[in-house]
Amino acid sequence: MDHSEAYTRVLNAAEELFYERGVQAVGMDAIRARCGVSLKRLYQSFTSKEHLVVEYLRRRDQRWREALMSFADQRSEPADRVTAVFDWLHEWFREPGFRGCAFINSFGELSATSPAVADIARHHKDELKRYLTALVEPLAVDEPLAVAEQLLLLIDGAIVSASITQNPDAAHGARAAAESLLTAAAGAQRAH
Amino acid sequence: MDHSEAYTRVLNAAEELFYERGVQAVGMDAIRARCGVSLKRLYQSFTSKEHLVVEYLRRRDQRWREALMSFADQRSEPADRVTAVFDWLHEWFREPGFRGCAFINSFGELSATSPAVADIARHHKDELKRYLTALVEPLAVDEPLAVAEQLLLLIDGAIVSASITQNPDAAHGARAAAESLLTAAAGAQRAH
DNA sequence: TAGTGTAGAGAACGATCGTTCTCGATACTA
DNA sequence: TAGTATCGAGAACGATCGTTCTCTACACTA
Repeated sequence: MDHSEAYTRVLNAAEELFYERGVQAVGMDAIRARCGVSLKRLYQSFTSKEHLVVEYLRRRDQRWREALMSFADQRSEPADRVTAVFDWLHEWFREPGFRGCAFINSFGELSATSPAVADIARHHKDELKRYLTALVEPLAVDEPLAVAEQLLLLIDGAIVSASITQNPDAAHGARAAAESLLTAAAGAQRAH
Repeated sequence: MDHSEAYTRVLNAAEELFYERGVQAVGMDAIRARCGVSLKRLYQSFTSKEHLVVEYLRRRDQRWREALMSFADQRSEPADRVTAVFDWLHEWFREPGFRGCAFINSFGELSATSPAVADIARHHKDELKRYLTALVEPLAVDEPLAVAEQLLLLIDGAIVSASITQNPDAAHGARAAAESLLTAAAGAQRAH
């Protein structure tokens, strides 16, 4: 097992455990046990638990947004791409281990203690907003940024609702609301 | 200082600290130092930290919903009461110590470890949904429950967004989106 | 005033955590 | 084969946590 494989295995175990139980509820020894990498090697790859947490969130941010984008970008019709976001959410909510948004959860748990974690959560939501804006722009609505921000509210609300109520159907309500908002925004544009 | 005053002072200190820093980041000794009640008396009122956490969330649930309801119910026009919810959110977001929703935060931090905490978070969101449904019902929309659920998505999304971005204006976008949803829902009703 | 009970301050206890260190085994080099 | 470097297992360390206990001081009763 070379250095880079150890690195990946640690990060995989950390992601599973941190996401499932929360960061502070998981000790470094639990991560070592899950991935079979010794503590010595673990601390050669990650200088501290905080470092590992940061890398966990960074990689998850990348992967999460890429999965969403590659799903939505398959739709050829621009309007379909927005609703596809909520279809993707629904599939995510139905996954067995779904436990809400890693960034919302980590922010609530650690933002007061760790500015690095707070920054990553902000970055994640910012990038998501940027992507939504790009999705909305081709739709000829009046204020794409404002509409994208409203879509983001629906997305975060749906994630929170699905995780607390354990009901994936929050995605349906969010999708219906998004469609209402989009037709309202397109109507406002036409009225000019 | 009698028993009931000690109880209240402990609970006040616990709420301040838990909300500000998160539950696991606050030790019992920090609560004792903040409220000036000895550990012995503290453990006479609350048998364990978990007990204290549960009482903290219970009281906050009561107070939070009462504050919201007494604000919104002042409006005489039913349609105004819904938008008043978002005005109230905006005022809340602007308060100095605002750090998001105590229930979303606690759920993310503790739901995997403490079913009691998870239950309270669910109850809080359920009761809020019930209140929103009651607000929507007089508006002659087609499916009041579905609209209330969409409003709840906007509310939770706004709370998350305001806390992560540290920008209270998320309430404005949510309010605008809520108005769009309500007119769309009223329009659908009229179209029948 | 003597005796009883209660209170608070903080030490103590056992557990757990993040992190480092020790030690024995194993693999590679000359 | 002898010597060197590397590795994993897990003990060790210091800190912190939740919880309980000790001890002293003080208030109240007879």
